[in-house]
Amino acid sequence: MSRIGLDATDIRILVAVQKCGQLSKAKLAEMVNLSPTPCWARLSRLKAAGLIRGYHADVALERLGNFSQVVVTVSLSQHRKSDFQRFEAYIGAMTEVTECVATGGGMDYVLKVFTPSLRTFQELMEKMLEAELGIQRYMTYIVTREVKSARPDLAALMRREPGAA
Amino acid sequence: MSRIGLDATDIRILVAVQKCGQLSKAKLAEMVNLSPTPCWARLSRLKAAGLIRGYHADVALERLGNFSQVVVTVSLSQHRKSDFQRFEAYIGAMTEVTECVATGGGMDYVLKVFTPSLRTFQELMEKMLEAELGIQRYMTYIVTREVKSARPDLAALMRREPGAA
DNA sequence: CATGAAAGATCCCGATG
DNA sequence: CATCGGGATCTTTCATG
Repeated sequence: MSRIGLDATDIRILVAVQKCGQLSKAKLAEMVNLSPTPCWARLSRLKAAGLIRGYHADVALERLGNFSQVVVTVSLSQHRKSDFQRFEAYIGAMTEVTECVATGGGMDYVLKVFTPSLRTFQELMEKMLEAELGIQRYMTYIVTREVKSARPDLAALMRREPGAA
Repeated sequence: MSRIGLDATDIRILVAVQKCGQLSKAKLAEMVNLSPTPCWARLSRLKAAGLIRGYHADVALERLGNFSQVVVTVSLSQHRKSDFQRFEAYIGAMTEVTECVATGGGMDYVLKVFTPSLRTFQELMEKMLEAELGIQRYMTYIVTREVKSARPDLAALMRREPGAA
């Protein structure tokens, strides 16, 4: 949690583990041009600082079945704090919603829903509407193809962001 | 690439590594109620079958700086195969675009863009329009808050998907 | 699939220059 | 920060039941 200044080496470490989460500490050190010991110390600091939330395998879902993805935009009819909280609590509990962002001051939401089938998706939306979440309007965009899925380019982002936390 | 039948144990392994990518093989075996040896063999099969694309650290970007996320929807003015290909090639080369899906038969795209600032985002969009990609219309949704970010619930998805690949 | 075992690599953490 | 250890742990691959 402590505020620490990140130098170029720290960034390189983050880039490396983001790309290859199972690298051995020795190879990671080699990759960032550092000897193992200080590299390990830095990695520990980064983890302790909460900059590394965890490690996850990237599972090829498309090989597990023909699942349905839908992008849904939602606007609420009222914009009291309690309206947002109620909606977000509901969304937070839906395991099928994998992403949700608030846009334009919280007036609208964009979410991505992952279900076994479109039928399941429809049932989910019906339940959602019955839950009286104050949804004014929603639009669904059925995903027909995944064109791209990548991680943010950390190195590029930091290149023009000198005042890091 | 080979087609293999996945049983409940395989799914448990995938769920486990998806959640904890750095688990030691011993602890993974314990977690899925298997002894280390067959667990290791299964994991190898899953990897060889292309079901595990890789492992990645989840870096807390919001602690690295105040970056800007924007959701962009795009529709193309024409729908020839070459139009899609040109657009997708351009998107594929943009490191700032972290996600892109085609919706409704490829007529529209929804993408997520990650930039150091909104100014950078605007410059990016200008360049994109100058590139003559046949964009008819686009809408931007500036992300003001990340409400949720989760991985698909593999176990739930497979529960009602008996005919797996 | 469980167990046991063994060579090799890795991890974590010291101490030193 | 680099290097050198060293004991504990983990990995990977053998057997065998």
